[in-house]
Amino acid sequence: MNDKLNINEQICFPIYLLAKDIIALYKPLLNALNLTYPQYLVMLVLWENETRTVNTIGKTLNLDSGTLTPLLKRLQQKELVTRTRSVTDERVVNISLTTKGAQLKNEAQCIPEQMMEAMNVSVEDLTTLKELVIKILNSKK
Amino acid sequence: MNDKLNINEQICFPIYLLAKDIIALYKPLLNALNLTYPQYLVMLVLWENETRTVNTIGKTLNLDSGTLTPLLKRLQQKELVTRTRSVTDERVVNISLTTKGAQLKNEAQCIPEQMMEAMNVSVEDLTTLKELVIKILNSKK
DNA sequence: CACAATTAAATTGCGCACAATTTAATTGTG
DNA sequence: CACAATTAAATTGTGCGCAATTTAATTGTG
Repeated sequence: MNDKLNINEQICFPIYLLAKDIIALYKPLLNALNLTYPQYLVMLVLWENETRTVNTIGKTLNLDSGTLTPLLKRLQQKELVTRTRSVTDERVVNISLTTKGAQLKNEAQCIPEQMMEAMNVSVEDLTTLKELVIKILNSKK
Repeated sequence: MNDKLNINEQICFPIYLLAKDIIALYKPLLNALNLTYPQYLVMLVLWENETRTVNTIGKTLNLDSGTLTPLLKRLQQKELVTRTRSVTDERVVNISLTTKGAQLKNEAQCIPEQMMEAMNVSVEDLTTLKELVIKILNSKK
């Protein structure tokens, strides 16, 4: 009895472990770019679209201003982005890539491939996993 | 081109999102027990075995003393555990459930079922996901 | 047996992550 | 047009999570 409260019966614990594991695998690759994983996610968003509002970035990455404001200030300190108040709506802050930030994309090109190698998993398993995870993410009401 | 650096092409990002999502789903359930998710994990370990060293808990949950020491102090403040130096080896700290900590298990019994409901996912999908995640976790060298 | 190497926790420091609140600007409604 | 409601960021506070270092105890080796 009480099986369901056994740590090995937990379904969510392995996902929590995997998420941490993945970030740990990213670490040495991202250290080379002087980025953390959440910072890398923000850069991915900006590499797709040079300027975004804090709000848009937050909606894309599921992060609130409490997380993003200090993170973006650190990216600004590294001279990868600029933060400027919108002229048309003073509440909005536009985040834009600097030249340096845009150029960093070149150094990031190899990361997806390196991660695949580091994870040591077949493309099939990873694809299945991704589809299943996205299905579950979307199944929320 | 540059598809691999597109945020929607990322395989790891959905896993990162899912892990956060799961913890968010746990939150209201764990609030009722006045526990955070990592604290809940530690309690799961102790409910299986009333006394464990910091080291053992850390190996089970993949957490180091930098995370566990303050977390365990908070559990101690809530009077759920005691922290005592081992007599046979003064380096070791034994973490034991208090009566209150042991009793909390009763209130936790309903959580796995409630989580299943909250996640709104079929048992089959969850089982497939878990097996795949564990396979990937084990595939590391 | 001395002493280097190892081990276990604790500590320090930094960066998320998020709840709750605050500040300021904009929008909607009577 | 005034003013309540809404929206966008920022701020405050708490709790991980982990790297790096420190402290103290134990073990291994010459």
